[in-house]
Amino acid sequence: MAKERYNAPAREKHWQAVWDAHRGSHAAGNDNREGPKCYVLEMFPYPSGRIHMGHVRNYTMGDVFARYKRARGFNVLHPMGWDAFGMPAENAAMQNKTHPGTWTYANIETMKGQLKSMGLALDWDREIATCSPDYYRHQQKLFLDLLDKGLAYRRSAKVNWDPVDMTVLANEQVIDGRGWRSGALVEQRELTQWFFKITHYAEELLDALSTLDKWPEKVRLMQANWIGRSEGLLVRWALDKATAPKGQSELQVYTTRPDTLFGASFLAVAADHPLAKAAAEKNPALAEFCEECRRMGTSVADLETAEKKGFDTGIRAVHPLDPEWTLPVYVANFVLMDYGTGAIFACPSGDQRDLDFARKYDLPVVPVILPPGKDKDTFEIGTEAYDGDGTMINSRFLDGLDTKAAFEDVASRLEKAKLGGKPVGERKVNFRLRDWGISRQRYWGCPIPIIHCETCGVVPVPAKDLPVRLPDDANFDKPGNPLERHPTWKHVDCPTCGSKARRETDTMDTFVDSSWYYARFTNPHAEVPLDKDALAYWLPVDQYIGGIEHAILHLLYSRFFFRAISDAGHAAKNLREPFAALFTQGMVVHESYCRRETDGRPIWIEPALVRFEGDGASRRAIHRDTGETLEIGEITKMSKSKKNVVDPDDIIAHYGADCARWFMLSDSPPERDVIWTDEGIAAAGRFVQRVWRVVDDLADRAAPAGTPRPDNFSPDAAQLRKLLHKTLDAAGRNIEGLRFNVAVAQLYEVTNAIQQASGKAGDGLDWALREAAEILVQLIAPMMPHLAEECWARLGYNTLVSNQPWPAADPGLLVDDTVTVAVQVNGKRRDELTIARTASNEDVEAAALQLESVQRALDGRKPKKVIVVPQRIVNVVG
RNA sequence: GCGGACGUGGUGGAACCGGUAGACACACGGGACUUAAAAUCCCGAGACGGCAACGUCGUGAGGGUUCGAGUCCCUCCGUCCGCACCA
Repeated sequence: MAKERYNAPAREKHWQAVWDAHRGSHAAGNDNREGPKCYVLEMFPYPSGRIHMGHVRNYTMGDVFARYKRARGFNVLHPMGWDAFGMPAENAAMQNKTHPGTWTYANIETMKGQLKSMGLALDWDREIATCSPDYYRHQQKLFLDLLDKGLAYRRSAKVNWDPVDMTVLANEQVIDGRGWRSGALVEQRELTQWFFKITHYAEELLDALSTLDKWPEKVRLMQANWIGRSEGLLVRWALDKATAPKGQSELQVYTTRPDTLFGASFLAVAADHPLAKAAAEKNPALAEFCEECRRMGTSVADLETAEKKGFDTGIRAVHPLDPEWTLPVYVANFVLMDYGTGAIFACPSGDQRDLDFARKYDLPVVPVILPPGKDKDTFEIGTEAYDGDGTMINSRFLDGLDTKAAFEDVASRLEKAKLGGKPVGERKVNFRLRDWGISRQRYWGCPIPIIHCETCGVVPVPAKDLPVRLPDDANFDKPGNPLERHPTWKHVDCPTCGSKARRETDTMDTFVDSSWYYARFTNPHAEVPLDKDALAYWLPVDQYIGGIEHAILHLLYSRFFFRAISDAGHAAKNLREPFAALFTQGMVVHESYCRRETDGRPIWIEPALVRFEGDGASRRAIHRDTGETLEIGEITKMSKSKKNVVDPDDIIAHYGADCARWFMLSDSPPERDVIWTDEGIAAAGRFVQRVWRVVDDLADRAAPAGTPRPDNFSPDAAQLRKLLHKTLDAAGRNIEGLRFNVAVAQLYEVTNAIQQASGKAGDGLDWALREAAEILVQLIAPMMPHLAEECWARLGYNTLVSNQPWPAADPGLLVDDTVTVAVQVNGKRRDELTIARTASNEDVEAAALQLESVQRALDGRKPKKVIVVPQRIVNVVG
């Protein structure tokens, strides 16, 4: 029987058309908000041009989960859209003389086609492109409402400025102090920028992390570190009048270790601190030093290796616990202006930086904390500071207290002490988190809806005038902001007084776009930014899936932004966390191949041009055309630069989407990287054919659909039924828990079993085989939906398997009458024992002791003790 | 430097709450079918010893807890990731 092979690419197109016609894979419309819901979302892509294997993996996982939940009776929302604003479109515009919008929408068309070819059950009626005025007009409204609430504001801030591209760069775009594109030395510039007040929510964002029990611990930890809460004390130090610059009488520092105050040996301020500036006015050498510190600020590499440097201002400060004691005030390059107060007191024995500094400038080092187990008389600080807890020494009235008690003692004393009528000390919780600067001097982003008027100042664009649209006729010939140099766009009349004014030409950081798209998806056609009823039903996202690279920025911004817009009245205030469960999937990696230039530089060769000889240690890569032996490089993330990419289109055209999906789910746990191999995809392809063969074969051989269940099953048939029902139960739980690789292994197992059984005969076997085939098809349906439809039809149904409810496992088949338990002697496995599941411990013990292998292992000794763990193990101790 | 994760056959990995380590897949070896190949099907396989039954060893290394440890605890080694002058 020369059966035809399953022609995946052709049949997949067929079933996609059928689904489109039935709208079978659809979330319910906006009106249907009945029953339990499940909102499944994968991080939407940037429309860079084509999808890559990373997308295939990400969207397959979400699709399997969404299809499974739908079969389980949930009302599923599974939308898709485009993170469509951003720099690449503008760069492309410069290079190809095409408008960023043209480029972006062309990419969206291509990628949408690719996603459709994957057979994803997405609700395309909800498609969002963030670059569309239909989307960004609502974002502008949200901005205005945040402004109204005081959650958006403008201030002057330092930015990384690329003088060639004439744009602000994000920190990660500055490499070794140079712009990543232009290679120009990046300058620190003071610019007036728009900010979102994320720090207002610092405490809440940190505290609420503990409620996100379906997020990876790793991500929660990263966010907690990023927010960086610390408890400390603000301490005001009086400046010695004789040495202080005019108008300066005190210096406020922030410390988390007031207990070490008696170990203080100097104070230090940042180069931009007002006191440094005041002191520099009359001290050119100091002014020069401050200038040097500022220049150094840009380069990350410099920062890491920079030596601690300082400059004595000549100012002296009075110790808050001893009016007789004055300390020098330095300007130091390692003190940050934007953390705490930009000024510190230094305790060299307790802080490595302070110690390095003290050693360099020969300042006193007094140990004040005695580590546990050390001797007070011999303890010394050498080249390493001790920043742990211990017992206070050399600290007058604090001596003998532990670190915590000393902290409390000093804090309460300083709270009571007064300087110029105000308390010297004030307890203060500090955060590392800074406000979110959202201004970008670029064209392809959401315009900030603000008008600057000479008389009225900063004027919000009235809501009726939204959206503020990007002009279509911008010019991309030169670097810099096309909005700024557009001849007419920025010139408008002030909405308040009517006089000549100009538009804000900055656009928003694209992270703003992605901070609320998941909420907009719940009703993307609403006339207001967010439809509260839709939000109340659909949010939070029940399963969010994306890359770990967004662990902090996107996910923290979204958590903030959703709270902010809720507080501005756009969502119910009890809804705080947008993503109930988060899953971070691993990358798709691939071997890389190269030959070397004479100078050792690698020339990367694409996998399609490589063939292999030998295996194991003698495996060699050979260039198909030239025959030369190539170097086998690292297994790394697929990237254009290493040419180790495999195009999903090629795979889908050759093997079909189901095969690609199956491979992406196989083998590797989803949170880990998966290695793309030709053997792996070929194995998946073989399985696709095998499933088709098995089902095709059984469709003729097994009992017809709807045959009543027979009363008797042969042992083979009974065994097959047990395995299938157990797998049905287990695989369902594994899909639920996103352990796709385990579910895949179980499906291989049942397929093997069905194949074995189909060669046999016996009572009820034909019926059991049909049941097995149907369960198999339903189990693979979320993963390989096209193949499943094909098989379902072959089994005689004219319904869609994607519309079938998840089959129910027969509870009676999930437990066995007999169990096999391992028998150990002194912890070593010696035998196994098959016995009735309900056998008493005594019976099990007796049966175990009678085993010949046990007797032999005991070697005549009497068993001292027998441990029986029901249905698992017997351990004879002798 | 700080924080975190991980380490299991030739390879990717499985192993629920501490209870038969190596499921499933890849690669490999043998066989069937074939003029031949592909495809497919069957068998083998952690290492060492043995014809075999079986025995010994075995989850990065060393120690500990336990009747029993891949799993828990301590020390060390290695790999990867995040943060990095945050006072």
